[in-house]
Amino acid sequence: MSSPTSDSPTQRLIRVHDYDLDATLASGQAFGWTRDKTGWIGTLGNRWVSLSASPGAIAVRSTSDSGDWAWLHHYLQTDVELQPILDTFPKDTAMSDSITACRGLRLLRQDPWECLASFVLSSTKQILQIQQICVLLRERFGRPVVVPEGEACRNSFPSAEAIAASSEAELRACKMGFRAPSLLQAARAVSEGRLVLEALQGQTLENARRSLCSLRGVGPKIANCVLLFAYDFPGAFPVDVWVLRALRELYFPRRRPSTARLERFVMTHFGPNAGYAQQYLFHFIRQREGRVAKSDSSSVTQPTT
DNA sequence: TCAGACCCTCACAG
DNA sequence: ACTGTGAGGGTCT
Repeated sequence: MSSPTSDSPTQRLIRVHDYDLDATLASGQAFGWTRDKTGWIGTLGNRWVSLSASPGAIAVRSTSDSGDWAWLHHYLQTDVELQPILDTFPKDTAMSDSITACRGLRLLRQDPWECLASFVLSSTKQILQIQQICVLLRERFGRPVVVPEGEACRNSFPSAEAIAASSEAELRACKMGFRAPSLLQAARAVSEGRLVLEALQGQTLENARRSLCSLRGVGPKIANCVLLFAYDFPGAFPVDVWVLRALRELYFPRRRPSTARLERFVMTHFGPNAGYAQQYLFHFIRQREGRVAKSDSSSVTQPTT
């Protein structure tokens, strides 16, 4: 299969402040980026994009030909000032340790459908496995994007329509197991207009979450991930096993709080940007447990002694 | 509230 | 190297 190519990608330098691109793209909120020697390669919509961090800036290469880069600023949220958000975090040792460890960690603003589909696939899966499933989905149901000469061909993330037109067996062949019927139903709901993803932003957090949770395979955790990573719902607070571990260890070391108690605690303790705080906690505890993928130089195979 | 089931893959013992 | 075992960013019943 041949893919369209363009010989001269456009380039751009985005000035940023307090922005750790590597931590952000590796923090498990988006699953479509792959590392190469200099940075990250992925697609946004039907555009091929390469990003790499440099001091005070993000270097971009893309096949987008218009001079308008608003789509990329929006995705990366580069116009968001980080410090005012950090200032709203609770002043406790857990959060200040997290801030120290994760300085520059950001929330992206992803495409709602891609985000929903990815997180439907995430249940009891490791990040690496979710990435692998997404690669297969792109290969089999996505469409080739224009790629600079010399770069490997790459597909866009498949639309809800493309997934809806597939069969459960085809989806299972992408190694997603029991998540296949859930993804298929979500794709049908979206493509048939029973779930209007664009309408969620106008709703309250509770109603938007209820809409998402009506989908099979989408519970509170996944719904909160979608609302936090693809929309402007800064109060959405996904609690997964890692965050649960962090909360218990850092805030309730002696007792074992019930789910309801914990829920009340996160709603009141973390403030208006609770979701942002959650991402810092998540990244902090994973980093401490050594679960964050290091950049290629340090992840080369260690010699066995 | 509470396990157990659900698919499948990788890491990690032996 | 090769095979067996367990658990992995949940959700549903």
